[in-house]
Amino acid sequence: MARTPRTSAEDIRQRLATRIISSELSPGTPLDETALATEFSVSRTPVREALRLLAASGLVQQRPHATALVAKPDQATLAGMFEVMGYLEALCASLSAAQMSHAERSDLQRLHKEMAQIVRSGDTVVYSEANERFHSAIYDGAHNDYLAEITRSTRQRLQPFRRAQFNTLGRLSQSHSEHGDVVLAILQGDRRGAEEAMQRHIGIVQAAFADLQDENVRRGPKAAAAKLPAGA
Amino acid sequence: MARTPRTSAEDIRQRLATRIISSELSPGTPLDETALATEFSVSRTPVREALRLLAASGLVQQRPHATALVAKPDQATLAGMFEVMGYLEALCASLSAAQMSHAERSDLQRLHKEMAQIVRSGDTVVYSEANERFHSAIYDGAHNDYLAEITRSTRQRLQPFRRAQFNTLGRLSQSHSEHGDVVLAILQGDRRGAEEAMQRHIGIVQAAFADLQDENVRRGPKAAAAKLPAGA
DNA sequence: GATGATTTGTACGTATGTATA
DNA sequence: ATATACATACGTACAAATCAT
Repeated sequence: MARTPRTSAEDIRQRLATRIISSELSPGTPLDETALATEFSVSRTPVREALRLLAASGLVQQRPHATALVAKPDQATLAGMFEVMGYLEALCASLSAAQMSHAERSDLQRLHKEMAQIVRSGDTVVYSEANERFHSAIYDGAHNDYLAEITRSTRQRLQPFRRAQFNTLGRLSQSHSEHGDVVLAILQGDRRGAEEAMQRHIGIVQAAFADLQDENVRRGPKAAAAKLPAGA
Repeated sequence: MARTPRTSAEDIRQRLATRIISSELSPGTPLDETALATEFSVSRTPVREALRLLAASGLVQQRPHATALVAKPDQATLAGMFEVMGYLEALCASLSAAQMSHAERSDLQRLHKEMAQIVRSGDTVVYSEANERFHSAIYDGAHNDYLAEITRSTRQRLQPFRRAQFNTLGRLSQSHSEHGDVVLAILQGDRRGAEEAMQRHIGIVQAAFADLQDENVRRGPKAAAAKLPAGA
């Protein structure tokens, strides 16, 4: 499935990306080239190339002659990125409603039904994984590779800031219910409806995020990017 | 103004990007690391890093152990990118209508009036430059750095395929007239109006592009990405 | 503010893989 | 298909700049 990396630079890029996305490496963590090189048992050269790629995709921040850091966008930047993600996801949903093939529509419907089972089981980890596939199916359904690419990239960059996604059973079933609105509109070919349903679904994230910002203002900016709620 | 590059890798990246965007290097051109290194009087190392960055931003295509090429997206990919650019620009216009400051609105209005003069002069090069500033002002007016970044990036990647932008005086004054609709809506705070006016403006590009695709189907795919018309 | 220790930036050589005859 | 030529991937060494002290 996943194309095996043929260069160690690409291999390292993927491994570091995984660590950042999974928050094993938290925002602001310094990424020492020499240390990473010894850890991965390679020279600094492929590590440097991996860091360059990660910087280009926004997962790490780099300044000339300074140690690279895991990206730590400020609150305003994060808010803007969440807003854009809402628009992009809504656009994908709208285009999916118009352009999905029969097979894609039934696949989406089947996935949605499977997720109902998962909600009943209450397994948040499994739901999270299925949720990624659900959104990914809608990116692909828009039949526009570039749109899918930038939407995925945006989602990936925001991943470290959407950790405690489905911490409560209530949020789990609420998420599934919101998905239902999106699926229905897409199956009916209702572009506007799909767009609005997805925007509402993603909007939950933005709202939760906005709440947290207020909290931080009151409590001081210390625990800022620490444990963001959210849930798309 | 423009931050001076502090590393030769960054310097080379910018120089190569300029050449690609200006079509001095046409899509499909091989980028030999050794040749570039000798040309820029540096070792292959910074050249390699520059190429990696350009690959990440989509301006060049890279495969392991193979020579990098100036990016040459196929027709379907290009069509998708133009479509996304339309949505992004329209979104920027909509947000600008809602959020531009007084200063930004009057700056936009002033720029638009200056462009009327340029149209009368018929100088397509000067108009092209002003046009970039016009669109850039609307990206910034949305007050969302991430949105501005991905919109600019998309526009940049498409630049090599929008060469003969304002080749005719007619297109020049038509473009200015379309800008007028956008400006009016933004000044009035009419989000929907601004969005639609911008979508129409960008739509001209898509239409011209679609026409060319048909042409290529009839004439054979040879001269495909050769001399695209368009004009945003 | 100056200086030393540490880290990044660049050069160059070798190994490995690709592309063409 | 095999082999040869050639470009890229990686390792190592040194230069330059940053940051702590």
